[in-house]
Amino acid sequence: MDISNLCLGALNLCEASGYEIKKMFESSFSHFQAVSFGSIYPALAKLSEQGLVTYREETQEKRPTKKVFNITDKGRSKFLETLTKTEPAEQHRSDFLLLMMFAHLLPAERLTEVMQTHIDHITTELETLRETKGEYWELTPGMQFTLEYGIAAYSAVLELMLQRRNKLQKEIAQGKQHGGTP
Amino acid sequence: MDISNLCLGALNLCEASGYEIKKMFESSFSHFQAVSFGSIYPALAKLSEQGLVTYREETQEKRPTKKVFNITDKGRSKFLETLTKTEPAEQHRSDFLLLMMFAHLLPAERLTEVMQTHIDHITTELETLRETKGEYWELTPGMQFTLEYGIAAYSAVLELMLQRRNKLQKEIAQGKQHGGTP
DNA sequence: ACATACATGTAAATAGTTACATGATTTC
DNA sequence: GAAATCATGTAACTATTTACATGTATGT
Repeated sequence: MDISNLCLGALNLCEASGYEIKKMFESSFSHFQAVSFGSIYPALAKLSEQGLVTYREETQEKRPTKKVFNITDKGRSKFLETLTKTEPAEQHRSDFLLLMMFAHLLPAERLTEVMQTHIDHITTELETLRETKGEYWELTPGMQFTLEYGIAAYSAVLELMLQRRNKLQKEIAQGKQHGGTP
Repeated sequence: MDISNLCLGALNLCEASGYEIKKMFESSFSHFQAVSFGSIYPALAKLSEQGLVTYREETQEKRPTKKVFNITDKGRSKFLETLTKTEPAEQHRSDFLLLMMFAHLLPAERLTEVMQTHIDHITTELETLRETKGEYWELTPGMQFTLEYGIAAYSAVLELMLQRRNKLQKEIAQGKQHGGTP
């Protein structure tokens, strides 16, 4: 699924501007989907050309004018088709785990710092997920599920990290004393 | 961290061919890092040009000739520098969770299928992670940690899915009966 | 007979990121 | 006075994926 279809999905829930779509994913669904202006605005422009969305310009007091997008029937049926065709693929790339792979090459303070940064990151993400409530868009049961999914995963790895942190550092210190495998 | 540095890291553990580097990540570390031939071979060629790795051609009986790469001192120091500079960033994109967000739009059988596919996928990944042992390359404490990290995360979400599966389907069925929020 | 493992490589296409440009308003 | 929020957009760049090309050996 690309950013175009993500926009269609968001607009299927309720009308919104590009800025609002980005905010929605950034605040509550960033644990499984990144969004940036550089991808969202061109996507909406293309969708508009293809007649899958329409928009009106809404002038606001003391705020810049915004384009409020609405999904069309054509857009809706295209999105439903995408939902039946998309395979539930996963892709995860973690520089944190890549660094951890080579933990034995890191200076002790650097390893501590890397782990602490990640712990802080997960803690923040967990708070965000726990606090998420529906706003102008309604929280569907499926969205609720994705939040719980994120909470389950993050809680588990946070617990692991707090448990294993010291053990790992000791293992590495010992490995360095003995000088590794000959 | 890009594929070039990933290759340097792998070669810092032990000499290997491009094919072997790919196999290593594919089999045991695919839960946080994807690798493909199309990225690995050009990366190794560039590293060789830059003098960060060397290689010898090893002719084999009944197997194609392979290029066995070794990291140079220059490569090693470049990799260590990368390790101190790389930020522990995370990025996850899940078409599974994206589909789940719109679970209420999916036909019941399709939802069941999507969830089952994902459960199967996680189950397979868990088996792989649990079975991973060091081969020609040694399992560092850090690698062991990344395996446990994956096991913790996958176990938690698998449990959640088995628990929540029926509940979610009921919630959606009810939502459809009532006709959503007015 | 067909697929998979072994082994290397290229080239086009894609998709997305990053940085830039602009500008009012509000909060610290 | 600086930074963040609101709001839209472009363009260059980068990294990677996908598909193709080639060929032997082994397993089902």
